[in-house]
Amino acid sequence: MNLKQLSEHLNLSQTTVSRALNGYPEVSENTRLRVLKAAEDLNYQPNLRAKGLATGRALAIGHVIPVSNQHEMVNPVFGDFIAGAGESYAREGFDMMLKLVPDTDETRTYEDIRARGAVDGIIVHGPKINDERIALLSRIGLPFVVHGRSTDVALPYSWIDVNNRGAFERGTQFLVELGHRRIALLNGLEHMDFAFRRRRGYETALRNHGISIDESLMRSEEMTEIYGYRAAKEMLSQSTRPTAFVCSSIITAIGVRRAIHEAGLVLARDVSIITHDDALSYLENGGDVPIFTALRSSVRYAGAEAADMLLSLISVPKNAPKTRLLEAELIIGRSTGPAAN
Amino acid sequence: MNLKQLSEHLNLSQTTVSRALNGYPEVSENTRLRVLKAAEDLNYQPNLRAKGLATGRALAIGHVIPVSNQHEMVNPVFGDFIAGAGESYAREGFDMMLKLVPDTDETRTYEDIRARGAVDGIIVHGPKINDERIALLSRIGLPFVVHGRSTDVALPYSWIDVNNRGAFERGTQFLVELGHRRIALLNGLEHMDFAFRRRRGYETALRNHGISIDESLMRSEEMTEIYGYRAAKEMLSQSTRPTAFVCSSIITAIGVRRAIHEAGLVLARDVSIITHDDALSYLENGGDVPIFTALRSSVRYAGAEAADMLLSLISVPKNAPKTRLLEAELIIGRSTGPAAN
DNA sequence: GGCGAAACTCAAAGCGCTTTGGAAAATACT
DNA sequence: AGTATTTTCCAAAGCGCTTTGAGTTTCGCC
Repeated sequence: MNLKQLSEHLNLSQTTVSRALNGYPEVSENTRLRVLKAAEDLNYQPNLRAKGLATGRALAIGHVIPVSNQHEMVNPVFGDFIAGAGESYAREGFDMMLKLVPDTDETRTYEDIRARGAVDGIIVHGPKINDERIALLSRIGLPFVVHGRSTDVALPYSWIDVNNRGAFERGTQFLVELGHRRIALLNGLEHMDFAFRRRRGYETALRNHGISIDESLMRSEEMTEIYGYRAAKEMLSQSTRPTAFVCSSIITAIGVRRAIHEAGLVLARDVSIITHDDALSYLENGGDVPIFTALRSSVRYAGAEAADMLLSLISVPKNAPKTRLLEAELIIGRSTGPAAN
Repeated sequence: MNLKQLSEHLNLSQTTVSRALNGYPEVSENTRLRVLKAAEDLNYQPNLRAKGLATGRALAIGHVIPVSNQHEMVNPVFGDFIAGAGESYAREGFDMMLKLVPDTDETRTYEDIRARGAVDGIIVHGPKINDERIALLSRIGLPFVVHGRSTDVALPYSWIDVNNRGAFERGTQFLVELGHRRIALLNGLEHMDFAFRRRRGYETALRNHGISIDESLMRSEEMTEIYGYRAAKEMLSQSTRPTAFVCSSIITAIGVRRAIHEAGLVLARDVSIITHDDALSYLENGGDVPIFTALRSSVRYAGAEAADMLLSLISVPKNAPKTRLLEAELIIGRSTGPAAN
């Protein structure tokens, strides 16, 4: 069933039917109703490709996920982010396009996306420090919103981010106030902007309290469970072991907890953990009292906000870039306690 | 830069340029090279919508994720599945389209997808027992591959699945052979086909060894960490507590481990865990000796295979449905030991 | 040199939609 | 009634590509 058939069926021109369907005022209410009813009955759906070709819009949003060649993995927060964004897209009739690109030929990819015209805008995931994609996208004029920010990028651009620096400063300070002095940082990959900021927050808090920064207590890796486990295991076996860990992901925190148990230590009593918590749906840090003391910020919410931001950017292209800084909530759970000694 | 401009630039007709670009034989090698070079230099990319309209193909695959209204969550295996599939798509020049649909109006959604013509085929995620989507998709003639199977569906259809029943039978038997008699099952939602099969496998193993099936040792829920924790906590507090747990997800298993610890028990010595392991990249069940004894099957591999299957189905439409049953590997980790008493 | 076949190239139609520029019909105004 | 407006509808062009059907060159061969 296409427009032509539908219009023949109704004894109307394609023009009129199209207008009736798309809510243009040049058609009487009677005919509009008649058309709508027929479309419903005959289960007519406009062909998206044809519509896109005619209007120059794709009615689709692209999500470009950088896949690091070394550790071929998709960030686990992605599912929740998408779930948030998906609702907004569905509401506005947009489709969601996914593109996993090896972080080697990113530049090329974005140009291709633009040229092929398959999307009206994109969400940029996993921004690095001084991420060149931002300048590229601005140049080629494809609307975009960054999930995160990019330190050292001077151009204005749209983003939504958590206050990573502030959160980690606050979390670290919380530990310091509990008496901890040897505080380890298990960060994500520090060429990623979020991890870089978190480190700065951590260092700031230490400095503010006159605690010297000890490189041997800092790690930066892909945030897996096993990373948390191995790093913690190693650190805990040192003569002067840390009394607390700051983790960049609840998954890493779980690994740390495993190492603590294995070392015969007790969480919160002997060793404390504070972690960033993206509020992932299947790793709810909940119950009456949260498992982990955490800096919580819903990535799902961020997804929804990013989507809305991008859609509004697309509908009014000349709008100035929008930005949105979310604050992480410090929630006290059962993984922290006063420093042991 | 579009075809017209490119052809004018080359002093050739659009026909010739198009043929040169798409590898048709009617164009001399010289002109083809000339065209290819120019396209490269001018960074020409054909407009996907126009191409799709002309060819009737969308060059895109849809992934339809059912989002249960109750627990608005995206299955965590999804990221890894996508990562596997994405590579195949990229290789063949296909895009990946994501659609999250509330499991209420699924039928409608698939018809719309078909009518709008935005994809050439779809991957069906999360099949339920007797899933009506399969009949629907067969009827409307949209190529599809199911990730999983659907018990009670009589029609032939293409799928790729793990031998869930066999895996859980084997895993449960493994525990029985270690002397366990009170074995709990923390399953996924049992209207989902995979969970239903796992339960059958579990029950078969018990029956084979003359162990009666105890409903109070069985749970069926969304596979979160907190579910594992709560269920295990409750069961472990019973007078005759289980000595082993069979889990449907490594995330749930982590919750069970937490409950075991909290109860002052020791994993493997007092209580054993065996779990299904999708080999999620950020929850690697690895190290020299795996943490959990597990039934492992890479969901990433399944994604890649599903994608290849679907692409071949699309390229040769009259092909009979393909099916592929993957066997899960039983890997022995540090979460199982002989029954305590 | 002339002929048929092979190699190469092109103009134009068509994919299904939107939208421009009018025309026809209905209504309002003098 | 006659004109000016408004309302309602339509034919046709155009979005950027593929593909049909046909035309023009070139080549091989007697």
